[in-house]
Amino acid sequence: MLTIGKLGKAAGVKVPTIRYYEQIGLLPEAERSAGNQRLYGHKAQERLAFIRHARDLGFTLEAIRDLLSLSDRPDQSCAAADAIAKAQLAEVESRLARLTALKAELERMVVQCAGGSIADCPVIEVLSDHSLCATDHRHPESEVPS
Amino acid sequence: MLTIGKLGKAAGVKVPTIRYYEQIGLLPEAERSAGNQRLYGHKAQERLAFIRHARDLGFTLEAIRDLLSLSDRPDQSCAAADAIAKAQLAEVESRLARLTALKAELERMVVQCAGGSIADCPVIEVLSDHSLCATDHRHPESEVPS
DNA sequence: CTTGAAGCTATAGTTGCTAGAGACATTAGG
DNA sequence: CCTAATGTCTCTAGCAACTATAGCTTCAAG
Ligand SMILES: [Zn+2]
Ligand SMILES: [Zn+2]
Ligand SMILES: [Zn+2]
Ligand SMILES: [Zn+2]
Repeated sequence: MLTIGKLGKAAGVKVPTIRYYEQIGLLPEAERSAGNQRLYGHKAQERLAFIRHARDLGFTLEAIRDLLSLSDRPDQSCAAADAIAKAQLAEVESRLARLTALKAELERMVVQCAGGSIADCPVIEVLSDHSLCATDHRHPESEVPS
Repeated sequence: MLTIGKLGKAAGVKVPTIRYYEQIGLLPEAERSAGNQRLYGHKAQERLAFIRHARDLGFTLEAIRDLLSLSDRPDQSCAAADAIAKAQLAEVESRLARLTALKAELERMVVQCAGGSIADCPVIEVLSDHSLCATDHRHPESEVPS
């Protein structure tokens, strides 16, 4: 049995984050020692590692909640899990597209600046006027159907 | 003089957002009509367009605050503004790198799944065990959706 | 036995908005 | 001119996903 600190170190998750996950029901309530401290076994360790890895891959806590409850029913079809992963891939691809456009505009800005005064700085100029941009980088309203 | 609604439409910013910007001091307190409604002139319109564009390029409100106060002193050197833009470019590049790795892992996951049961699903398997990943996509920093 | 690290609960703060309630102002139609 | 429909006002609370603080208690090492 691990204390919360050891568990956190083992999984690469900060202690308050573990307590937060318990609070929102992503982790079950931990067993307690005689002195009321949380104790974790192997199962909790695996569950936390799963959460951590999914967070690292950009899944939201809501998606992780669904993935966890799916993984608790191993004999069912994995279609729902795959759909969540595909939605996450689509989300990542759309962010990637947007960031690529942003990078291009920011590069244009900083390259054009010759280091003069603010009045002539292309950085300030471009920020004041989107029509000076080469691409349409504006924030799209993203929606994810369920 | 524009009312807050017209200004919002003109700049592509929602009304509560404009009030929020005023509240945090990013926009100056607006003039008021006889009936206590906010009224905006050309200068406010430009300032809001600047903010909107910088937000679209991913700058934080803190960075925008600095950029705005720099642009109010046109005869000074633009070095500070350029530094902010360069930092933003670096931030975007680092997010881009991370998202590229994420995309690769997510693609591997969804491609490998043949559509069986959860017990054999590569999606769940990979999420349970980072050593099945091809890249080291982990990064304790900066998972901020833009 | 004492000290310092680690744990506990509870609350509030972060970023950049967005949503609601309930009241007042303005505008268009009849 | 009256009314109904918007628009605007202030204020408060909520969203994700934590992080930080305060003021305790418990545990492990020396
Ligand atoms: Zn410059
Ligand atoms: Zn632009
Ligand atoms: Zn599958
Ligand atoms: Zn991995």
